[in-house]
Amino acid sequence: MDGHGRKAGSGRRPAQQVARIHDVAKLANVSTATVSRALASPDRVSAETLARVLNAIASTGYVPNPAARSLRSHKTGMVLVVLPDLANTFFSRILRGVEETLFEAGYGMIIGDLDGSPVKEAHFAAFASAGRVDGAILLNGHLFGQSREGKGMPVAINIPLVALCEAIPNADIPQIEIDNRLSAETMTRYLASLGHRRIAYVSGPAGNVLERERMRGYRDGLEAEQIAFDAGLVIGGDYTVESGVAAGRDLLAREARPTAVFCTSDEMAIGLMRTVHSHGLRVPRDMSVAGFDDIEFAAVAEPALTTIHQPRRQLGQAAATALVSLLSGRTTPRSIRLETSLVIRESTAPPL
Amino acid sequence: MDGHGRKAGSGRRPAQQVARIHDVAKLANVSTATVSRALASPDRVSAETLARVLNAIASTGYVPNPAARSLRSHKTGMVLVVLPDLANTFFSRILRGVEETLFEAGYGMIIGDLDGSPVKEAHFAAFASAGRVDGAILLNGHLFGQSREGKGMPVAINIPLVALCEAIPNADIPQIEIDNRLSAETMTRYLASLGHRRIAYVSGPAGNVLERERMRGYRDGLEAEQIAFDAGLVIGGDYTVESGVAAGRDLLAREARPTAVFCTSDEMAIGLMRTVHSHGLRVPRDMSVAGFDDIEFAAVAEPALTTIHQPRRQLGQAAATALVSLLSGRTTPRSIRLETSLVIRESTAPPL
DNA sequence: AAAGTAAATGTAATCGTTTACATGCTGCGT
DNA sequence: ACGCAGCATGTAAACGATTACATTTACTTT
Repeated sequence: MDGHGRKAGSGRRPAQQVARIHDVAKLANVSTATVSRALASPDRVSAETLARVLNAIASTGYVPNPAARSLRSHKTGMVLVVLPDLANTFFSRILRGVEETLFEAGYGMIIGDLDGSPVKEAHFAAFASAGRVDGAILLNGHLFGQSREGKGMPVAINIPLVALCEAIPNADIPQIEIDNRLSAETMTRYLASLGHRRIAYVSGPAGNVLERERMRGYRDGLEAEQIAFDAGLVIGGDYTVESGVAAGRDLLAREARPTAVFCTSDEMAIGLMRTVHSHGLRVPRDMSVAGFDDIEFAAVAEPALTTIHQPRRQLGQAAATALVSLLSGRTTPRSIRLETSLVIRESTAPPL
Repeated sequence: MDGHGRKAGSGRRPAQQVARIHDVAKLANVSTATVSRALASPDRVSAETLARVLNAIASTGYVPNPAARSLRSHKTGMVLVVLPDLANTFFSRILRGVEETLFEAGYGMIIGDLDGSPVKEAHFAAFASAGRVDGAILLNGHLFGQSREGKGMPVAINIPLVALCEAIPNADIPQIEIDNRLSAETMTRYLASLGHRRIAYVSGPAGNVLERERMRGYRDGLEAEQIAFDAGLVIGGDYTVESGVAAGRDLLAREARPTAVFCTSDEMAIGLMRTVHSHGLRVPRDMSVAGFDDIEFAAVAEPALTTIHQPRRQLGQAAATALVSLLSGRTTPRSIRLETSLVIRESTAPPL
């Protein structure tokens, strides 16, 4: 036996007891089942009873116990959002879109920051399959237990999943993303339309889905503009400012410099512009620079950065909406693509 | 009676059953109590039994049901982090520090983005008091139910709370923060030491705790350098880029311009520099500009921004550590202040 | 050798809901 | 009138763990 009674007399609990469904039932002169029904489906109880129950709830200050509810109903009202790097400014807007929509639908948001650690990944996979959340949104480009390249057996997770931003190949779950390929082609052709023929490309990490698509778009663009692809103009990067700085150094050390550089992230573009300036050259006079993402600081960079705008908040909202549909037993399209736009600012101009 | 049995025969459940503690107990030939103990306190069971239980757990793939555990033990393993704006880049690093530490301690992180909405605030207060989390970290500068100014009766929350970044006046909870006043004084005196006598100040939102402290520090600094305080050199801002732009316009329209501007956020400093440049002036030649926070883009701004560095990740870690202490029944200092540092970059120089 | 103590384990109550099934009641069709 | 559908409500069995207390066993201690 547990021993400690719940009545006030025991004096073991700190202060006032929280009301339980039983107290409400007693006060309203109904059974606990009726109280439960009054809350879950008000139209299943008579108007008169409903009023009595609601009154009793108000006067007791009753709040249902989430653990008990969850134990019985197998619902948690929680969603896990897995992302590779919480400190990356690119994600915060997206998260906000996610949070907004989840909030409206009555769900709470749990963040799983991967931080490149397989340990954390395994932890969140276990977390999700232990039933601590009703669904999950994956921003990391692969299923639990799989590598980025889709290698390995994915851990079987029994809850609805949605992929956001980075499509997950071969996964039969809704994918919310932009058309990376088309966007990259658009930017490439825009640079070509200014008159550039030597357009360098600063890539994302090798193997990344986004990178693969953007590279395709870059090549599509070159082809459309009848510019020969030159592997020497492709510089490795990883979307960080530092890799942009490094790419800039690489480029400036060459005898035949490109006249324009397409960086596949704004952070790299900003880093690269920094390097260009510190070598005494000017953007866009001596070199045009374009980015991708349209993060907050793209508009206030010096010069303001020409880039591809991603509707980050809407991406988050769309993913959350898709997941909520799934959780409500409705269906949702297998693939949703949101429109990007080319934002022309000051960092690009015709070559000299 | 509930009706649907759990045995495979019923055929109602999708696929494989999850193992329960009872299954493990049966397989290991012990009682459920022993299994529970083996997990919670391995030293309370004999080595031999422990091995048998662990074996049984491994072969059944047993994972404890969080809802049941939580119902019985009143613990959720979750922490709520309340913050005013998830999209604000200043918070992401802090969140990362929080997440790291919580993760190591075995806690999950739930984000409550306030978004300036009292509805959301009330929701998260209810959320916290409903017992869905074991504790909370407050980045929003006030208790649930209170206004920023400390007006109003705070909602009684029965779980440990920690205040991060924005101290909460009159709240008897651990506060993790920096010395805003001293930091602002340091910056002000640095600018004075370069020879500036007309040092403008771009403020945060009126009523904000941070703002109050920084303003004090600014005045302390002026006084220490024997510069008279001039209310005309104080310009209202709200920490956003836009308000920095506006402050810049205000300043440039004046006949007697300050030679240096201390912006109390990096974002405002970046906005202000933009305005200065677009008026054909140069930073720091025509005007020195300093910021506060040392966000990522401070270092890559053009020119690189002189600012006050806040150890954001450590702030997050410290807050999480304090909360975890509380949750473990240990104590923690009432107030923790982390060191900031003056980071001198390119945006400040002696006046002409 | 009896008594007492400590360690290991078991028994079963309990956490607070939801919900399948039972029950009682009203009103309708025949 | 009778049976039957359908509504409103009640009864009580789950959900799956934790844990107070009981029990058994082995080992000291005097």
